[in-house]
Amino acid sequence: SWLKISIFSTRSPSQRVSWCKVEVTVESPKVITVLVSEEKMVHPPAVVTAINLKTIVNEKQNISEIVSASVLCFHNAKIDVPMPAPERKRSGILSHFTVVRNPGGTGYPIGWKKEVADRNSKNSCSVLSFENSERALLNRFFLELYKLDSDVLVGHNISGFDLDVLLQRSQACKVLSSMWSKIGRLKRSFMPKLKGNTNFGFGATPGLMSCIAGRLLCDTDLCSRDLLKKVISCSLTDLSKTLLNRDRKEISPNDIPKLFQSSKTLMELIECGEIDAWLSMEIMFHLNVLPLTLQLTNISGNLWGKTLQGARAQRNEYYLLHTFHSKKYILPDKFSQRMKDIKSSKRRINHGPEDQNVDELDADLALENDPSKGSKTKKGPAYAGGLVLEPKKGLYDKYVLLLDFSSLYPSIIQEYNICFTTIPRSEDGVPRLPSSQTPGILPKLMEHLVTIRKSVKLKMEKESGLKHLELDTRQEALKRTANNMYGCLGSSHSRFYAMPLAELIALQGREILQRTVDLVQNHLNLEVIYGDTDSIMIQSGLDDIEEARAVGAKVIQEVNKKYRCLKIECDGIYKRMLLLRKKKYAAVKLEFKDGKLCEEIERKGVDMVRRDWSLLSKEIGDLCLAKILYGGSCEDVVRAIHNELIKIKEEMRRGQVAIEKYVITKALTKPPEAYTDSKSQPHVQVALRMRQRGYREGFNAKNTVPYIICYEQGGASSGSSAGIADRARHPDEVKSDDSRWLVDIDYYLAHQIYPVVSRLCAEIQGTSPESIEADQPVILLHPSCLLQAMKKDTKTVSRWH
DNA sequence: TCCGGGAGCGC
DNA sequence: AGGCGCTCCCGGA
Repeated sequence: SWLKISIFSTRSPSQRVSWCKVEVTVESPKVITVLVSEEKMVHPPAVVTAINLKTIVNEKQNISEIVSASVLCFHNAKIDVPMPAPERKRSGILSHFTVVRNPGGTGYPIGWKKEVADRNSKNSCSVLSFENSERALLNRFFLELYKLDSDVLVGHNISGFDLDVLLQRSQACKVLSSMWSKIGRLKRSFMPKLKGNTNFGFGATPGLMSCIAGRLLCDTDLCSRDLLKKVISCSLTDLSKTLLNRDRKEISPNDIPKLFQSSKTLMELIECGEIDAWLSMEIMFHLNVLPLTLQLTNISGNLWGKTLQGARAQRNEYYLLHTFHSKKYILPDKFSQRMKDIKSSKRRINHGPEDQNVDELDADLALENDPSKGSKTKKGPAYAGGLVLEPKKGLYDKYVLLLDFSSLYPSIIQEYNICFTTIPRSEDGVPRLPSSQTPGILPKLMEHLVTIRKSVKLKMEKESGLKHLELDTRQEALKRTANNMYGCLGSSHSRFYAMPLAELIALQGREILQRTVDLVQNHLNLEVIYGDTDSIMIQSGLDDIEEARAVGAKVIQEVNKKYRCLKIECDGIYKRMLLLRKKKYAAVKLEFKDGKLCEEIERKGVDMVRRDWSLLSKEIGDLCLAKILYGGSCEDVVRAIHNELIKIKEEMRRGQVAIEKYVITKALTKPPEAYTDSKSQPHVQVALRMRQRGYREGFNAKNTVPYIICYEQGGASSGSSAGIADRARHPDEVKSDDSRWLVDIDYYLAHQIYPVVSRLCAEIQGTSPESIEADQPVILLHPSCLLQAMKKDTKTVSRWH
């Protein structure tokens, strides 16, 4: 939004505290008003700059030193609407710059000076420069950054790496504060504490964030992890491939010194930095990060910069603060856990334990510190959550109806008027539902969100192009805000922590689901085969889709007439469905899109959707699934699967399977050194070894680590005598030394393929009793037989190229 | 064999 | 610094 500042005084250049072009002083915040957005008012274009550093590792001190720094600047980005690639190309103004220095200090390759001069003259401005020290590089870099005056800094893992390195090196190289503080908009004299323990060893510390005051930070690594939950790896290389379909060249820090030997290779290094900056910016635009976070921020009234860093809980907090404040409520102060401890002990000393207030406070504290309640330690759940029905496992080949309550928890808050203002604080147990009919703040706020979202969606349908995209972003943000509320009520760190409310909401959810099941089974005489939290699946027993839809419509009608706000809907119809376990199923789903019936395979929870299985097992799993879901008779399916297994086994033995397919991926939840049981975790072992070899990027907390289970040729620890973790190798290790490390095919057969296939097939035989008579196929898929097919084989060993 | 700790899902 | 429910795998008692 635009701000209107009515009374202000300007400052002389010498008095300025910032690097901004204009600086004014106001007497009171009251002279600043937010202008109500009007249709014609356009948002100012933003200057977005992507940053990428290339670094080498100083082994002695175990730190990263900068050899090259690239910036790529997009001068007129729109912040309110998505900018698809064609739009960016049409209206974009791009500029780029790289500064480089030779880490060996041995000068530059022959012809380099001319090469640089040619480049600069060709672009008719300075796009490339070289310096003789890291300090000079940093000075030049900050100067270029200052000239751009960016609103947004973008980078892949910029908050965890580039920003930290820039400031650490500035400190180490004694770069003047008048230079390094140009990375932000505020003039600084002293470097803040860069290291802090408030960020869990991850992301930018408060000190770092204070350095870029006045600019927004968009870390595409963090953003993509937040927005793309299902993506296997959020490394720049993998995202470039999945999102942009571009191959990225990776350069290991160890190889960088070599690249300074010729002009050609040095230019490649520089281009790599510029391309990385570009990729990061492309990912930002692709994910629509700026418009989405802007919308979320406009709804909640928190800081945009915080939204960019995730901060879901804070968004919720600010939204509630604004709402309660506007209704003239006074809210309690927020205390950190530490503050609570201090206050509590002080009061105890001052007033003695008999003080009633203290008892209350202590009770709160005791509740939070009690591990059995799980509020503080992440041990166990603090209260009961959603209801999951026991699945009636099997393969269903008649239409199955999938019904679910839309936005169950937000609707429950409205339906039962659940709020801080309607439910009295009670000592223990789940509180009772309020009898009051006067809507509380929370229900009203939910209704408000629903109403706005409806109107936005309505408006959206009438618009097209960019306006349509903007409104779509907004309605998505409104939904997220509503769904966020329940989770934050149950979070002990939240300012509005209210476990009794969260507990009550969840309890209502369980009862609603159970009531729905009872209604469907007992009164409508239909069979519910599964359900989870807010959904039920009904076996229609029908072959005709129109009849099935009619049954669905009837159920929806019967359920919905029992509620005021709650609404059950048909989310789809399954033509064929394999129900394996709780939270694990797959189906051929039918959906109506633009009036046309679409068919697609939906997979939930099965091994193939998990990142901790190799591509090999996932592909075989999908193959089997397709046979099961599209296949004909039971014996045909079983035989087809069996043949596939034999085929793939032969291909593996012959070395015809690409090595990439053996890669297993696991995420580090903490820095690799922090694991106490590292010796039993393959990915941790791999990360530790790679870090020791100088690879820093990609082996930190929250990174995903790829590995292959191998055995060492001629090694003493043959086969399974060594632990799995010891035999895990990074794909690069296997590729670079393929005579030493061989893929352990037996491991993959027994531990990657067999379990996946056998789980998928477990229900096949039981489902169609009539086909059991043809006992041959059943034998083929019997576990012992599968194992036979997978495991026992001639002990041939193949090499991988 | 049983039991727990982590991953990583579903909702 | 959102919640709980539910497989799975693995290692150790």
